[in-house]
Amino acid sequence: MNKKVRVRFAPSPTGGLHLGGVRTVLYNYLFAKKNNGDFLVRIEDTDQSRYVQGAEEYIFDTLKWCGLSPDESVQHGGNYGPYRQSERKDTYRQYAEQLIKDGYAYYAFDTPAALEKMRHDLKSEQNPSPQYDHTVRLQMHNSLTLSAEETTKLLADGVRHVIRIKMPVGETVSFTDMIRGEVKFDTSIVDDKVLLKADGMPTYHLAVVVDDYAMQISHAFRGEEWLPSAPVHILLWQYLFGLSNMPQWAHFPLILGPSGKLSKRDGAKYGFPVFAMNWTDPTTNERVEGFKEKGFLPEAFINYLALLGWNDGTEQELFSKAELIDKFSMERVHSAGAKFDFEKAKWFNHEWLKRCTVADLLPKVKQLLAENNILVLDDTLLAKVIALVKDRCVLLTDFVQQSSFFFNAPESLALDAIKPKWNEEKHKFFVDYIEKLNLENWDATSLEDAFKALATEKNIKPGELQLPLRIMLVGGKFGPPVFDIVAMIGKEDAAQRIKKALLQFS
RNA sequence: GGAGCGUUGGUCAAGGGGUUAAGACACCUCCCUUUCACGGAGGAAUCACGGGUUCGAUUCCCGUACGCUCUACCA
Repeated sequence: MNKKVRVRFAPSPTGGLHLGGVRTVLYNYLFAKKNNGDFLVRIEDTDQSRYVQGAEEYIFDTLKWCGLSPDESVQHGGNYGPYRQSERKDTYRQYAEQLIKDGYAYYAFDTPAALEKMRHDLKSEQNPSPQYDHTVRLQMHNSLTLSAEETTKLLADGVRHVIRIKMPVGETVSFTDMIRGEVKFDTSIVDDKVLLKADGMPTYHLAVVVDDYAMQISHAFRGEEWLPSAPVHILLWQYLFGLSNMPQWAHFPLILGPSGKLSKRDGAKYGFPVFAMNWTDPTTNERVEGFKEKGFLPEAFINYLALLGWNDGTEQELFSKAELIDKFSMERVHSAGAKFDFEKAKWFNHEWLKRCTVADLLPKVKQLLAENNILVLDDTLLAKVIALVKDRCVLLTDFVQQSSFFFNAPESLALDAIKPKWNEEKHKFFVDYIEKLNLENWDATSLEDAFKALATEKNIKPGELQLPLRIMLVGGKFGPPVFDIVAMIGKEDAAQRIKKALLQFS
């Protein structure tokens, strides 16, 4: 039985893709590629009430940005469609009926009110959330307690009903998780999960199993939050398709926020993104910032996410996608959750920015500047600026602050930093310095020499003049060495900025 | 409440019966830099607790504590 490796990612179109989701995709993708297998994406849209317009497209956009596009999906085609669960609706019912026929499931006609009553009546301190399980199913309104005739009649009358799995009592279900080893459950403690809803749609439990079978999935990977419902899925495999056809499982650890599980809210709360890309919920208009827009390189984003729960056992931290594919192994994925650290994420971005050549960066920075209303006409100049400024940028967006003043004079100057120590001598110095700008050799060193010579002549420490010069040219206390800036922006521009600044002192 | 999963510095983590318990981020100090960074050199800081097993446990076993997830006609 040498099945081809086929793994799937199954997002539900209910919102943006957050960190945990992207990492799940990433590990699925890496595993598939490592084993020359297929990576497919299917959409879990069986809960139409929660379907959000645009979410599906957003998911594919995110995958594309991350460089994790699937081999098969609604967007990419493939031979295992449909790739939307809602389009397979009829199949699920057949399997559910089959389970009933075989004695593994039953019809349940309980109204929502009846369910609520049951939960209310049974609720106690010892049992805060009563389940629909073997202890109560014989008191409920279902095909186990009704006669065959009654059941048939209700069905014929079109009474709303669901199909529930009949969990066996006192059996042990176990399976081998690729990350956690053998995991066991006592079937008595798991409830009779709904498999087919009253609207005819399957729940996730039925759908994963049927879909994974239909799509010939060889390895089923998902987040740790699914572990408790794994016994339902194992049993379904056993009843429907046989354990020998069941994929291998792995449950990934959770990604935690600063306090507990990472949630959508944490982004706004702690000032870092939790989604890969900007996401605006069309129903609430709530906007969540993405790593992309924050200025992350996809390579860095992927790299950090991969390391959050996995490493190759060496000291290496920087991995390209190709290296990740090469080195990845499911056995080295941790079983414990990891806390997301934005500072470390930024460090990865910085490292990847350093790995970029000026040519790599040029189009990105050019576009970024354009978005900030800075038009760059001269690519050669921009290339020089990028080379000069590159090391001090951690995020792509840092290039805006670090390089905009090369193209446009600063709009406001941080004068507070120099005003207290300002005096008439310094003012005169700069008036004269403008004249000294007529140099034969227009380069940073000559500029600096001329500057220092004049300072000495006027008996002022050059150090006390450099910060004012910087602020006149740049607007604030940042940027590359000040004479590099003068050299770059040219005589006219430099003179003009100094004059303009001098005006603000009088 | 129950079930499952987990627990090496503040964070990510390597290691796996005998080690000075790697490395990275963050933090602190110094150097470089008369801006802010980058970079360089150092520093502080860790095996949750209690029992076993053993000549020896951070490592293996059992408990306890704590954390997380699930406990929906959501995925």
